[in-house]
Amino acid sequence: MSANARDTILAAAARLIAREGARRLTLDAVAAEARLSKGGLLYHFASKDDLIRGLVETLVAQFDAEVETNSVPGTPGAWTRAYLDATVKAPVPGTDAHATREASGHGPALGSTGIAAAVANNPSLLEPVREAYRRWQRNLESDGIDPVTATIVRLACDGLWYTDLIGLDPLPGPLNHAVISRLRAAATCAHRTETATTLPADENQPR
Amino acid sequence: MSANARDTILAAAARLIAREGARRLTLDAVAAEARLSKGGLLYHFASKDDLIRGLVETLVAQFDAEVETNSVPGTPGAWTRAYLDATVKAPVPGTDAHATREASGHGPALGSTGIAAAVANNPSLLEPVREAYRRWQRNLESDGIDPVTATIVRLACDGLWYTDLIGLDPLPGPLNHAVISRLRAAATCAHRTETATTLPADENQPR
DNA sequence: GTGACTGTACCAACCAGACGGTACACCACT
DNA sequence: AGTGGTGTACCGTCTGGTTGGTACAGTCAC
Repeated sequence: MSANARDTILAAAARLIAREGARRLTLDAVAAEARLSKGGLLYHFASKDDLIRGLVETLVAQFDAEVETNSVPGTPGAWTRAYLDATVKAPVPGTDAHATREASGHGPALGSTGIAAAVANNPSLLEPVREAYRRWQRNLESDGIDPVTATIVRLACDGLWYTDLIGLDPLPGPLNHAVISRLRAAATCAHRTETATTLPADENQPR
Repeated sequence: MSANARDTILAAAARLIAREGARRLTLDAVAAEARLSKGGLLYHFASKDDLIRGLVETLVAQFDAEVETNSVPGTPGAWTRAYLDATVKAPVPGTDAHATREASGHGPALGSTGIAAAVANNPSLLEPVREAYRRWQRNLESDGIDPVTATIVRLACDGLWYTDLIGLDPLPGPLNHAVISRLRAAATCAHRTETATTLPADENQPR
């Protein structure tokens, strides 16, 4: 068992949701997946809602931390680009990024699972997400670049999350790469002083 | 009771999900909302999955119809712009567009409710959505404009759906309008012949 | 036209299983 | 002996789905 039983349980819950859907997130199933009895599980999370709250809050906290890590303040659009990078790097269960995080001891890799669980069980548990988005939107709009461009980058990132959440086919690799490059370029050059800005595309710009 | 009992039931289910969340989508609750007994409900939809399948398929069909209506083929990017318009016009339960559709006899207004129900209950019911997205992505990539731009428009649209699905604050009206105008402009001017395209912004372009 | 029969629409009552949650015993370690 | 952590057993409720009907409109042979 890992140093932190809570993380073990959250990771088990995330795996379960990723594999079998939010419907199958039952206390019994989570306990089994985490190799724990239901009693043991309920010692760490007082209720099912509490467990989902843990998933959601961990997700938000991890995303915030990722943005923080990627952000190099100073240049306009830095926060927006960090937001983009954090989205792209988000560890979707079943991918390399997932396994990497899982193995590196930086907490469980959750992907969209917490969102799915909250939507399925109790939408009011999404309140931390709503609150985080208010904060993120504020940061995007005051990032030194055109707020419309920053918001489009955000929406496109949300689109990537949406794709993960409902299990759509991921974009083909080259297209995905080109899209990210384009968004990144847009968040670099969209000066807020202009009313009408252009979003230059530079598909092969290295990171 | 409306001419079509199935539509009545689907609308009731959508209202229920919008009001109380996908968790509350029980056969008893849907029956009560539709003023019907559970037996009567199960006469029209053989199972709960069948009901959710109805929600999902109706959603996809309505969206397709909306795109079809908005699309004026001929100019490059026409399909992409129609996709954008269909997203923006999608009747979210509880809004004007919702009530309008509901009253106009064009079938129930579903918003994201079918997606939420499928995510919550049985992700495999999302297969029609996945299939639709494959089709939509093909259309976007062969719309006579730069595929990267078209895909970004799609992702931003998905972001708007995501916002609806998890109940985030909608964008402030002016920003929302500016974002849509910008996306629309991008889907108008991004010629596919160029490797690197620009996305001119024209925030006050009338529709 | 009338009685036998059929198909559609709906309903009330019930059931078996799943699920969240509780109670409490147990055990290792300090 | 006490505390953190875990396991077992159980309970009440919820819920999807089944069963066995009712009501009634249509239709078709006679």
